[in-house]
Amino acid sequence: MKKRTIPDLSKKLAVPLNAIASPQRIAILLAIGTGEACVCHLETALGWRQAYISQHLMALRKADILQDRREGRYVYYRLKNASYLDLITASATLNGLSSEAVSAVINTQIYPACECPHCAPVLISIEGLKAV
Amino acid sequence: MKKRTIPDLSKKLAVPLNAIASPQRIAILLAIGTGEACVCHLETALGWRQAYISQHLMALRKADILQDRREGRYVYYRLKNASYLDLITASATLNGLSSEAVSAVINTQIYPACECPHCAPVLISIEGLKAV
DNA sequence: CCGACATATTCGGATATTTGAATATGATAT
DNA sequence: ATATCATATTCAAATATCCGAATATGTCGG
Repeated sequence: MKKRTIPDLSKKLAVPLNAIASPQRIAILLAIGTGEACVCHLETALGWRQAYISQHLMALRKADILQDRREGRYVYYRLKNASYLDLITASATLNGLSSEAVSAVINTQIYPACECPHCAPVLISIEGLKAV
Repeated sequence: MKKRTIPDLSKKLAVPLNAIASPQRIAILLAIGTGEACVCHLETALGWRQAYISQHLMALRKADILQDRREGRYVYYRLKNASYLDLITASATLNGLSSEAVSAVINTQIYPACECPHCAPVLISIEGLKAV
């Protein structure tokens, strides 16, 4: 095994932690959860401006935490490794919060106000039925 | 259970992560490990100036991650919760490093060059024997 | 090609963090 | 009381991060 000094190793270890350790980026990771989310879904879920969200998504992409997949006009984001959510849950526990408090928000939810392809398909098919 | 928005919860979750997410503070936590370390030990272990280490120790104390215990002239630091090390190990795994790479440095070691009460007592007793 | 929509990027000022230098505090021995 | 050693704190300059505004890119329908 390669010999490493503590400061040397720590520099590497800090990279993913640093990318995650911001309220905004944790919020994004939770909103994506174990599923997938497009930017417009995150806009609804978090209530932030699009450009602002994109900036943080860019940071998470650069840190190799998120992967993106384009589908038509939409870009869907997904965690490269679901264990990032465990890291966040562990942080919750260390903060005196229950892991349930995290899992309660962790999954991608459907927002009535959101018209993204994940939230809105039901409404669209009702429109389709009316047309028949 | 209290209802929480994701941004709201995330703000809390970021606090401990933020306190840890720096190469210097990770290094300190690893050097302390599951045991105890005085500042002079950390000076040897990490090769940094005393005042610099103290500054980071102060940050970790304020974040409620470390506790200190004075014994004469020495102040010994200890993790309030060993799970912080698990968090660091988890980050290593997510970074493609083996958890062994972390555990290899995680325990408080004895440094021949260190004269702190934890590293030097053996040398002192040899000196004592010579005197007899 | 054009317009509309989803998303990305760039830029810059405000704000926060980092880190070296100087200095302060607290404990022990003489 | 003073010197010395271990540690803590303060300050300020350099540097990095945050975040709003403006703008660019990429995709689709017409």
